[in-house]
Amino acid sequence: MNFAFTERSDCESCPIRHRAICARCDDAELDLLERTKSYMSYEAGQPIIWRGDDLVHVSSVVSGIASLSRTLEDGRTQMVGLLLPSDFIGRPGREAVDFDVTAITDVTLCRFERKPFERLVDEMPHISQRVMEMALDELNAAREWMVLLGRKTAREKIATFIEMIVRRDTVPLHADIDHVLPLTREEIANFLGLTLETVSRQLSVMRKEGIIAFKDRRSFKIVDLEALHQASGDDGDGGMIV
Amino acid sequence: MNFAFTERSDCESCPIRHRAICARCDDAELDLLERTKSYMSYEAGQPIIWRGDDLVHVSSVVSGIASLSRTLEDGRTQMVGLLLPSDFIGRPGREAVDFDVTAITDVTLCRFERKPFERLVDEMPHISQRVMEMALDELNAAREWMVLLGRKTAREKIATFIEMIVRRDTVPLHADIDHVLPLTREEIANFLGLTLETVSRQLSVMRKEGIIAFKDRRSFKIVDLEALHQASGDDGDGGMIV
DNA sequence: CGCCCCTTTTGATCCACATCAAGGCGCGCT
DNA sequence: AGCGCGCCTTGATGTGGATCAAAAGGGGCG
Repeated sequence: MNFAFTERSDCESCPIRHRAICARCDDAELDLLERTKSYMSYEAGQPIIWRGDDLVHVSSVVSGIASLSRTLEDGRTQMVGLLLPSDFIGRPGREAVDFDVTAITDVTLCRFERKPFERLVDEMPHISQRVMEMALDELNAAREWMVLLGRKTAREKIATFIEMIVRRDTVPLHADIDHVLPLTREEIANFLGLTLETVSRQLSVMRKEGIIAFKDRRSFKIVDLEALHQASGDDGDGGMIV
Repeated sequence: MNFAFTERSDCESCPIRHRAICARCDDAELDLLERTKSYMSYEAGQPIIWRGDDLVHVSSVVSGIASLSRTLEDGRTQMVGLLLPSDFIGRPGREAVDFDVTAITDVTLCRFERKPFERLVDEMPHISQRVMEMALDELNAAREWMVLLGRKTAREKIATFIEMIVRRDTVPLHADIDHVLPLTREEIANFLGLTLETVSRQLSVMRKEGIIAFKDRRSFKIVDLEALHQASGDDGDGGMIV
């Protein structure tokens, strides 16, 4: 947000320079990308691409948050991913998008036309390596989320979600920071496979139990990190039951 | 299955030659792979790798079916993927596995030691291209499954699952073929985020409704393909509501 | 053939979460 | 200040699927 998006912004000073698909690129490669990129912004709530749309551009999220979701005929919606700065939208070698992409906050994308981009990818292993790495990470995250959707209780889902948020913006390890829910209750519900009422109720329960404390509807602190983790159902990592 | 797994089987005659990670390799590249590969077999029910295990080998499923799953401390299990012939196990650039891999039927793998394999991948774009493509396909499938787990009813889940099975072994378009459920009721339940009782009940319902007909517990025919698709909840593809 | 074991079906009951419904709070706009 | 509108909370009720329980196929094996 505190990054000036002039049409010809320098990749060097880009906030996602070291995490996005260009992370491994050297200066020469960056030049090539810089020549074909363009920025595009969307206001909160705006659709970015609809399922089935022609995939004219592929892009990286530079700032803001977008969602990847699917809506069934009768309106039931499931979010299948959150797109944060450095995340990639679109896939090389595919003509259309399979999910809806929507701006949740104001969003700025760094875009490339797909066709020329595909050629670049073929020529620049530094990009394809990074795209593959990111795809594999996403795949892992998606599978982790499948466990949540298929087997966790409402309470566990909420706890896991909050832990995710907290882990995201915890740079200095578990300091007593204020965190912000980037989503409305309804969006959280669509992310967790719940209703907004259940989300609200479970948040209230955890507040009353003294696990979290809200400053307002969106921002909160962790009061009892241990209890939060306990509630998430994630443990038994390595098993260690002998 | 009708493929002789001598230690030095010829890649040329391999049943997954044109779909696995080696799909795009030329003869020279195939030679290189052939030199380092080895076969490994597992009996139905045997674990192949446990979550957290050192990822010594990466492999492709040559024959049989394996599952990728996660079990929570209290025993709740969610399958996050089915591994069919040509599917890949393990990921380059990661030390450990994040899910349990289990042989569902007898399984034969074509294995490579991870370290040397990673070097190969770096040198052979034909492999990394294919690995990326397969990872992106998996990612799409995983997200599709997230919609099922998060938002579909038991009936829709079952219908979607059966459609998947049918689509798998339908080469001649919707002929009146016998299909086989490759999983027990419990495994289906773990795949769909249900209990085995619910799976059994929903299958009974669809049988009574004349949508499917069972020859025995595992093999069945589709009686009413249209109704099956109707029940899956998958539609509104392009939307077209104007 | 008969027994045991495992998978599956079916029935009865329960409960977590959905659904339906009614306010409450904060914010922008006039 | 007062109003309207989104978002959120909380309460009352309903229900789909889980859980508990029992019995019905098979299939392998002595």
